[in-house]
Amino acid sequence: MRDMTEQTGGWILHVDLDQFLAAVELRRRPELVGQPVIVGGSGDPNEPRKVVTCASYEARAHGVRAGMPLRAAVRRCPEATFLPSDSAAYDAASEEVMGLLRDLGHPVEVWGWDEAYVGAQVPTLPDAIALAQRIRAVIGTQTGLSCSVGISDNKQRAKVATGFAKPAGIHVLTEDNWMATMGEHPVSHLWGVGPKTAKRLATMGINSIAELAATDAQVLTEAFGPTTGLWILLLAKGGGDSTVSAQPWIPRSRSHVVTFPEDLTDPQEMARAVTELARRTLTEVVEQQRIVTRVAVTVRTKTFFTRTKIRKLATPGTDAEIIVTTACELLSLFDLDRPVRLLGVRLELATPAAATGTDVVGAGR
DNA sequence: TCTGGGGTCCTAGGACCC
DNA sequence: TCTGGGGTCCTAGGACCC
Repeated sequence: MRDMTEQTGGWILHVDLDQFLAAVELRRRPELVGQPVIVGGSGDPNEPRKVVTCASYEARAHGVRAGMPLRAAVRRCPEATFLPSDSAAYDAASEEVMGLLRDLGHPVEVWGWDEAYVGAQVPTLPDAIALAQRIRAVIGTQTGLSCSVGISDNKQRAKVATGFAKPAGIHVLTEDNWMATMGEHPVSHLWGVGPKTAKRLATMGINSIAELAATDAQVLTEAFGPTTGLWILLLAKGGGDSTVSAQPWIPRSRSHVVTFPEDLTDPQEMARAVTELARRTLTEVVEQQRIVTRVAVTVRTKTFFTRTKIRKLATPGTDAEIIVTTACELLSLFDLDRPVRLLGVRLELATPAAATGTDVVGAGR
């Protein structure tokens, strides 16, 4: 009998919901379909220090992107409808979709609100494509949401394939067409190679994925360390992690940050903010029946200079007094004579006692 | 138009012990 | 007293992703 919770090898489908947050909003506001919609902040485009969380395709056509300040978005697209972010609605819609995916009987590894990997337990590529078509049809008819599906034999390549599938399509990337498709693309198009790594590679004369794939392993391990060096080489060759696990994800940490509408200058106000963040975060940790091992405090000043201090608790626990005091002590280790725009508290969590049964095996990173 | 919020993982280097 | 090296724990910082 096949194990429906886990898979190594076979076809992997990467399912990615199209313009997810905007799509959830459009579903309950059908009169806005076809118009630019921008989700973020409280829905007021003039709110300072708030950014776009998701822009509909019509808004993207005006150059609006996730992460862009709302005030910039309204300049680019003044006719857009601005909507507040409604995380409860997105949680519910995401659960709907993930539930439908699980009902198909293959292992589903959820990656955030709007993405999942499905370990397609089917023998041939045409079967995998048929499954992708079925997924698109089921999600579309049952939820009214559109998704795109990338197909490959590992997660990273399937994820890249989805980029070609979007919007509302299916795309297959395999060993056979990987280098022909991606060889001339910049290394930054690999999932896991960001701007910094791309820049360092450029100084080494490596710009394209084909060039990275042809680089000597030792050159990369000397520059990036043994793990990262070999990993980006594998990615360039089209390789990746081929494990799909349906085991629920166990978070390693829980955090909250606040960016203040106006910079804080009073250390007592900062301490009050850190106290509130610590209490709120701890409440959630306790709800999840987890134990705190380390407390971290982040400070970002007016100039965007950002630093974190972290301390291990003498004994892991959930005592509010200890955790708040630790957070405030960490805060006091910073020079607080510069205006502060952001404060954050992160609680790192103990690994729960190992559950019975098998754990993830396979070619994970 | 100054730059959100929530995460994960890797590496480097100091301290300390044997 | 000097020297070498290995191993572990801890914090800081960087990088990346959605």
